[in-house]
Amino acid sequence: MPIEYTNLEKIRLEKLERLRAQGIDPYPTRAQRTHTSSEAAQIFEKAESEGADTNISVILAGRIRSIRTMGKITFAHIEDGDGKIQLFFRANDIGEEALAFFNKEFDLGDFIQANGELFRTKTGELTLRVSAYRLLAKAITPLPADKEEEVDGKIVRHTSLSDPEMRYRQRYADLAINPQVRQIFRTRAAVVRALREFLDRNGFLEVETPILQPIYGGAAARPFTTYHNQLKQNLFLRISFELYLKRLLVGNIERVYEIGRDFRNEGVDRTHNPEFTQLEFYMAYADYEKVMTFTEDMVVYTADQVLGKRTITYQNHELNLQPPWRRLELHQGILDVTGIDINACPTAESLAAAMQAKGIQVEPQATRGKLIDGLLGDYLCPTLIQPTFVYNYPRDISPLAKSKPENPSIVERFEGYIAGMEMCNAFTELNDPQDQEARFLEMGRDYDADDEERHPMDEDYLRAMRYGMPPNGGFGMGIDRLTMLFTNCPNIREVILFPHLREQDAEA
RNA sequence: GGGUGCGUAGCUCAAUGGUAGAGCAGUGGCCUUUUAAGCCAUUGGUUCAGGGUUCGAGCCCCUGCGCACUCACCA
Repeated sequence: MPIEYTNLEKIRLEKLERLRAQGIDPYPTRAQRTHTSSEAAQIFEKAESEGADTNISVILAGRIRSIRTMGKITFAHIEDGDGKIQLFFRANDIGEEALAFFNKEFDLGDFIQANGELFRTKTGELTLRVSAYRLLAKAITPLPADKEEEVDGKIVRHTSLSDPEMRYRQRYADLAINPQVRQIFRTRAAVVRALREFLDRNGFLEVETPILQPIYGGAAARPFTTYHNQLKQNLFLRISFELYLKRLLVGNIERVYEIGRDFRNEGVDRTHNPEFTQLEFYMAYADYEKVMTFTEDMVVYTADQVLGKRTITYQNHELNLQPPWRRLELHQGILDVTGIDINACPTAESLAAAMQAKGIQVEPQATRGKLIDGLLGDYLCPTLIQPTFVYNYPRDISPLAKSKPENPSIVERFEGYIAGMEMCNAFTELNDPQDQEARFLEMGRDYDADDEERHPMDEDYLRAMRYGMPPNGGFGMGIDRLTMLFTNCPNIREVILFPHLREQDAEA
């Protein structure tokens, strides 16, 4: 199908053709730049403060973001990776012809290279007095009109690209005109860098494990399925890294982590994207108590590195990450918010009855664990604004976690909540192969043979465990959600460059 | 999957069932240190798609598509 150009694009295509007719390549192969905008500002201000010669020649390059023509002079702002800087074109400097050429053929969005000397205008703005310029890349499609002014030091946006659908579908345009969006992804990168640093310094080995897996596991989620043609093999996109990383503990790698993508074939909402970035680590000889304090240290380290402080403003909340975080036993937390004592309800039937007595709707065939999980999600979660570890979970919703020695129906598991969001999930890992096999079998009984959530038995994982797995603590955390906290974003899509969107109907 | 809302110019948005408009961007003109530069003139529309009601639909009805919020689902 041929491209249908808008009127605005057709005008720019005409400019492009005129350039070519004059022998000017609108997309030259080489570019030159001596300074970025902020580097230029630095050397100029340094010269100013030292009383040195400020007639500094530089070559700048960037995208044209504004043009103001005033007869025989023209002002423009270009934006590069560091920021914006003003260009000043004057007929006296470059000749009337070169000025007219710029005014006629250059548009907002074009990339330009400009030589000249730095100076300050009457209003004090650092500016490049252009002596020569060159087109680096012509923009055919206009970026959304976008103007801003400074009022009392605050940037006021007048119009901008704000439709979320277009922002996500055309993230390049969003990034090009919304600097605060670029900042989100710098922060995201800084978060990942800090986590890596922290784990590396603590003796962890970073690894990569299969994304395409013949058997999926390690979490309760529906997988995406795919197929290898030559091997004639069904494969799943991983839903967690857990079972592979723990095999590495069997292989005498005592501290191991992976940062990567998980895929879950489930609902999409403000805290769920079908593919998301997960950090998992496993630490030999640690239990969940130790993992809790380690988690606090890791998150605080990240906050120190990325934000330089340990308090976060998130939506309407002031969050304090300073350890120790609140520790709340799941049983106590549910009792506090619902008045239901889950310990007094040892069966699904008795718990369902207690819930119904409180006017809580109960899904008919839910297991006791699922009922408890429901109470946690619906009633306890929303109250957990400041960082809180909820600990000690029912065994039947935690098949990979180790039971408490004194109470086999409870496992040593915790989840970390901040701002009502589940941030992480961790436990003292089960390392008894016979218990693990029993758990897999137990879990299998809760599902019909064709239930999509039914998990296949991972025999190889059991075999690995039979070779001996050191006692260890394991941990998983959603990097996207952590980034939401650090960037004050209410929606996971804001922190994912290309979030999943429904396919637009391609020629129905 | 359910509910609610939204979809109009390149962007942001208006428009009692009665001639589809504004700001920015664009185009032409004036203007040699501007700051959302200003002034004058001007171009630009399959009103998401398809059906229906009506003398007449951007607006009312139906279907579909997409997005947002929300509920459900999500060890």
